[in-house]
Amino acid sequence: MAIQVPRGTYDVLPEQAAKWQAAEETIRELCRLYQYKEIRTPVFEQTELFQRSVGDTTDIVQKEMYTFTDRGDRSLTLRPEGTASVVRSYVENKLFGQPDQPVKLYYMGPMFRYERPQAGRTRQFVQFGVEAIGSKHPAVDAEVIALAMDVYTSLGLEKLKLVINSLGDTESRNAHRDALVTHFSPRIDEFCQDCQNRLEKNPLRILDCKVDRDHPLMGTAPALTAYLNEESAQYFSDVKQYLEELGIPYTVDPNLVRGLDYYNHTAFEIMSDAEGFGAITTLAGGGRYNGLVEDLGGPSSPGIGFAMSIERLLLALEMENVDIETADQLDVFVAVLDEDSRRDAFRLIRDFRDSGITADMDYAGRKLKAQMKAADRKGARFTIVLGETEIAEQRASVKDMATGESEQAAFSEMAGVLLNKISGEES
RNA sequence: GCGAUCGUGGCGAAGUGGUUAACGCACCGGAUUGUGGUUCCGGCAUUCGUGGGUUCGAUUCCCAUCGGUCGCCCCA
Repeated sequence: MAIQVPRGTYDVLPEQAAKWQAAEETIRELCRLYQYKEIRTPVFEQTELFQRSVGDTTDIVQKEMYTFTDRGDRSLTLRPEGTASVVRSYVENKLFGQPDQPVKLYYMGPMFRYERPQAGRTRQFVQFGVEAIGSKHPAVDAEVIALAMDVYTSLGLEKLKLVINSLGDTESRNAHRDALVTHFSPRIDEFCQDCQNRLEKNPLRILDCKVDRDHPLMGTAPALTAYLNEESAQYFSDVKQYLEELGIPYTVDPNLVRGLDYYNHTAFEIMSDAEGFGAITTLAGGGRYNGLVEDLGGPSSPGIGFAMSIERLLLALEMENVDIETADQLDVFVAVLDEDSRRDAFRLIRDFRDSGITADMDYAGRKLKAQMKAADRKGARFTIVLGETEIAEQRASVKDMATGESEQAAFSEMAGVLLNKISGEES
């Protein structure tokens, strides 16, 4: 049995890779416009980094990490997300000392989570993410959200839903949490097993339960918004105003909770509304993490960011039937009749390539007819056939595959002739 | 971690407890000694994910295992 890719991983084959490149280009260009600079951090980190930032009680840390011990007995983990690494680097490299704050960073690369693969979820996946660290201005929250939305809209997606919420500061958050526990505790045994676990881990999640949706305690549960202190409420309302300033439509979902411990204040998710999407519709998620930099040994620097999955982005494009530009046209194919002409052909295609013309030839030793077929299949605009006559005269005819017409040209002028034809076509 | 479902050539897809495993697409060759997309002809799975069991005999029945797909949990 041949060796296969590890479970939950996959190969991106050329046809698909072209789409990845197109998406990546759009993303990098938007980051340039927004002035976010790329940062590249290692794919694995000390396990402790994630335990301390993402949180010991989260699903990610409890059951999804690819953790291993290296030969020096160090516990390392393939990164399950990007924020922890970026913040670690911000602290380690003392980026907080840079004159320009907030420091605006973006990253794009593979992340790893040990989970059962399904539609839109794999064990290795690629995330593009952004972090703005060093400012607690609500406009930064809005900018980060705007950038995420821009990625989708500029690639042509329309069926999007932006959901936001405020988790409040630590004080508000804890007050609400306590209120929830007191509310549900007395009758928690009437709830599903998941909710019983949630009471300890993340009581807010109970509100989001589908099983116990109709339980009487649900309707009377304390709302997070009621527990936001004045400062937190003001901050949330400012963020919303900035979003409105940009004309970005959003829905407030008081039950939106993010799965990582470091979030506070603004939390948001962007989901796809496209039909036929699988059970997983979240394209991107993010939020503010004031306090994380401090937790990781830095000064008090507030931050906000998001992460989006490129896989899900591509999936959404597919669901909405959006074709992204992946043009890679073959300009000329050179067919050969014998081994002697192959030498001239070989030199000729080098000339072409030097002139910026995409060129290819037959390496399968096929008959002329089969080579013509191949040229057609590859979508070549022009085909040149080389045989005894052409070698002797050092000239050949250039056949236009669309019209079937051909025109003679000397080898030495061939590249120029082709360039003319190609630029003529494009105008 | 739990559940459902599937696994036949490069791809799609039929099939049956019993000597040659349909068909379509793709591919290769020929009809047409040097010019493509049509047509016709021919070629293309000692083999039905892997291992074991039942049986005189298994691709087809049973078990295990691996993998795909989808869902739950949770997320990107």
